Amino acid sequence: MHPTFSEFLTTKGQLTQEQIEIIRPFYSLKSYSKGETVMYKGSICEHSFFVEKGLLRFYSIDKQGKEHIVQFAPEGWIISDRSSLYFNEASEYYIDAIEDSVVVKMDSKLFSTASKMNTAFSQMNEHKLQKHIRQMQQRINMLLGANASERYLDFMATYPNISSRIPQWMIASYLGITPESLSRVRKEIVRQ
Amino acid sequence: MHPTFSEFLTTKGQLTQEQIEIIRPFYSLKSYSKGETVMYKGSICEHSFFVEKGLLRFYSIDKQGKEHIVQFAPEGWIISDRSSLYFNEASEYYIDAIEDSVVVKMDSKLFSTASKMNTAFSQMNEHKLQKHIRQMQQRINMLLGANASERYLDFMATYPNISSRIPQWMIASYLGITPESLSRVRKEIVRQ
DNA sequence: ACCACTTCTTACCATACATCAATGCATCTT
DNA sequence: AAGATGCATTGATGTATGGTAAGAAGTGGT
Repeated sequence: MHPTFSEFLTTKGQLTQEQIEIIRPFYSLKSYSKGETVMYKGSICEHSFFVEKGLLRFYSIDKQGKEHIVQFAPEGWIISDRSSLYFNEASEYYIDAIEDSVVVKMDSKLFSTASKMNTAFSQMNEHKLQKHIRQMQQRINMLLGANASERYLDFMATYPNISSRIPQWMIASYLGITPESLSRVRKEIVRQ
Repeated sequence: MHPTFSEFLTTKGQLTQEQIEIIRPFYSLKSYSKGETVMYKGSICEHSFFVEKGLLRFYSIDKQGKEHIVQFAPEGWIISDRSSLYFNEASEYYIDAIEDSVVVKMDSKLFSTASKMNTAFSQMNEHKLQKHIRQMQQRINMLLGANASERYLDFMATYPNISSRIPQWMIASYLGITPESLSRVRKEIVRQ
């Protein structure tokens, strides 16, 4: 199901062994324990993180100190602050580990180098980018149009495999509601 | 301030006259009158639209028939459904003209051809894409964290030049609140 | 100039969700 | 085993925003 990093390079990116050798200096394996922060607000994001094992979250904290989860990243996903990475700006977001996780920390040179060498890799990248855009657009649309219960059902449909690994208060944060409201919504859904 | 389409090609995209000749078959000028629909839900988006004059909006309609405006596009902006364009899927969105508008209807071949010929054009494109992503991420963050009044003030700060050209019920739709609520919010802000 | 239509505002009430506080229930710590 | 900690649930109450309806003000068509 989830590609490993090696499969990501060879199968999805179609890199040859020689090409992989070339980009070898641009990535390294890292472990994070549950709750540990991978990237801090205020820092400039210089890496993308491929999740080999575990689960990360990407979130902001508003002036009232409330967390808002923008995205989850389970095995096989890549997470980063694209804006901070591209524009060299301080990030507004945090990334941390929901579970003990193993990630591949990739320098942006990995992408530029591999994309130059290999068209398939470049196309895969474009594909991922477009999927990201589509997902964000759907998210905006849902936040504009759906109520708490609709959002929850949509979330469960979209992430059936990982929802059980995420504490409910984080799901609530992703949906833009309080944990209490989520609890009531769940209760109401079960009742039917 | 706003680049014309010609400036977009020559100044921002740095295309030569010869290169512009080559992509000439891939665009055409179109006029739309106020209220006219440029792209329908259910159609596959095959074009991007550069706004030469006027103002467009990009929106969805939910099951209850309510409109949700995802994006505005005044002069100098490009609007399209990137997902539908890239994945060749039926679009979930509509585009229509808020004012009488003149737009350049661009075939996707314009971008692929120009990007191949000219690195600067390709980079400008990438830059636009990244800005789009950043804006969507901020939007998600705001919908998760800010109340009606904060959203309105943010909108006014972000689009000071065009806000007077947009009916308030559309601004409300963009903010994810009702026109009545927006009216109350405005009243409250003035009172202070 | 008139009428129809849309937009904006205001008032009143309804409702969804938030907040606060108490309790239950695991899991972890020692 | 006992206490501490973190998370989920529940009830009581508060608040922001929605819904409905009416009127005012502006806009457009003929």
